[in-house]
Amino acid sequence: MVTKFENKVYELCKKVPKGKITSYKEIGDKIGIKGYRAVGMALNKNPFAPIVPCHRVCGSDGNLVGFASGLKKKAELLRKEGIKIKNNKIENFNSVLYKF
DNA sequence: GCTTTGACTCTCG
DNA sequence: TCGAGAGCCAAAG
Repeated sequence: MVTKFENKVYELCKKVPKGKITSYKEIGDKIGIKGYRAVGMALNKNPFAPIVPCHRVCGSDGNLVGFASGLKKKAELLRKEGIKIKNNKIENFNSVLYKF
């Protein structure tokens, strides 16, 4: 069972195009909540593992925060998408950041 | 049903 | 610039 809150998070995640990323802050702000932690929780469950690109969601400063499979894996995936990662952080964060 | 915890972010010293 | 504290939200115990 997926709550409406989680569904919103997943829908927004799917909106992020390939080669772009978003932040928990953007999602939370779009949904209309200030508890960005809840957003991370929804992604941590991620019942739609391959469908929802949860690895395209990073911190507000473009730094890689928490990932169920490990930050290293996350960095690899992002690098594959064409996003530059430097020391667990997005290099051109401002350029790849997708705003809703 | 209240308390604890967590993939967060902001502010202050 | 860095570390600590506070605020917010939802799920799990």
